[in-house]
Amino acid sequence: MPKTLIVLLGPTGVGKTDLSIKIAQHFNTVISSSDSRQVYREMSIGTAVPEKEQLEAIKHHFIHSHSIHDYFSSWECEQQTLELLSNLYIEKDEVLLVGGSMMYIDAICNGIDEIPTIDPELRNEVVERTKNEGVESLRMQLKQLDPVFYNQVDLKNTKRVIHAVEICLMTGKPYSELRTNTRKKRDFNIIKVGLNRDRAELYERINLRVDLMMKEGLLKEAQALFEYRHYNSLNTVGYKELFEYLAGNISLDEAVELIKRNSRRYAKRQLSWFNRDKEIEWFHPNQEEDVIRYIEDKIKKEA
RNA sequence: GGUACCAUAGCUCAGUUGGUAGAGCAAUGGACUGAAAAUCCAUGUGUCCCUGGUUCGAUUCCAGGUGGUACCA
Repeated sequence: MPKTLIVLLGPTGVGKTDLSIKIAQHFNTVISSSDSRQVYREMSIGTAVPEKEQLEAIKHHFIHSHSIHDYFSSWECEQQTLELLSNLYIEKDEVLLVGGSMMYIDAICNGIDEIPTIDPELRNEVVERTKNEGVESLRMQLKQLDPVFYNQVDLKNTKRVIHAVEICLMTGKPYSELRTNTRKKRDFNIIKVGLNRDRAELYERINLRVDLMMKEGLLKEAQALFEYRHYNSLNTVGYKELFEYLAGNISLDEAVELIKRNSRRYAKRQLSWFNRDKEIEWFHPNQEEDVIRYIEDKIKKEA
């Protein structure tokens, strides 16, 4: 029996969680999350983790499974999810992947190249040097270390330039040599279901959800994490804006408005990424039966 | 009811000594291979409230209307 990974994706706030429970129940299976922030157990309200009842109804993996103090990235996500899947497929024919983190989904479905994890000290050094000597100096270094990638990279995107330099220094090889851009073949079938709704409606939902998060105590949650605000995992919509408020830089009202705006922009970026993927079949979140029928047909065809 | 002021982008407003307009915010499109809820790039949005008048030409000046705000009754 061929194994199937059902991927349920879509922009933040579209309604993935509610539908995912129904799909998981229908296929009598479990959920593996591909959400880069819900993995952290220190964050709940601001990342819109599934409700307690939902977590009890269906077994979820990669929700609150890691700490903000751990290192977690697309690579870990790929490795750990694949390992989990190989275990789950002993018993199950279908597993449901749910989340909106574009690169995590991509890593699980297509894989990413093997590149060593950057030593934190090296990263710190490169970041500091960029601050002191300027981005141009870093660009020149990249040109020298890896002229091929220098010509490909968006030179204005400092983060990418830094990363490329780090990898060159770390491996002693040009970054471009490690970038094979090949799609890894998976031993399971993948069915991608995208959820979307009218833009105005999506934004309205996002705005309302932020107000709800504030009522549920997001500020308190952010307060507790304030001392770790420099962590990458806390460079997160819903938290970074409240850190600005807590630091006294903006008012609470401004922070809430910014959370709404940044969530909207995030949703837009997600759609921009997903729209490129022609394998995705799109549905409105209330088309529960259509989604299930589509998945079942697809499973039959590929069997 | 009277008087004054205002009416320009989704919002807040600027501006045109008369030649059909621009800022901020919001928004829109895109890129993306171990920091990705990150990071980066690009782009404007218009019956200038309506109807007349003056004028070669009115969003701009004039009159009337409509709506809003303030004050007086």
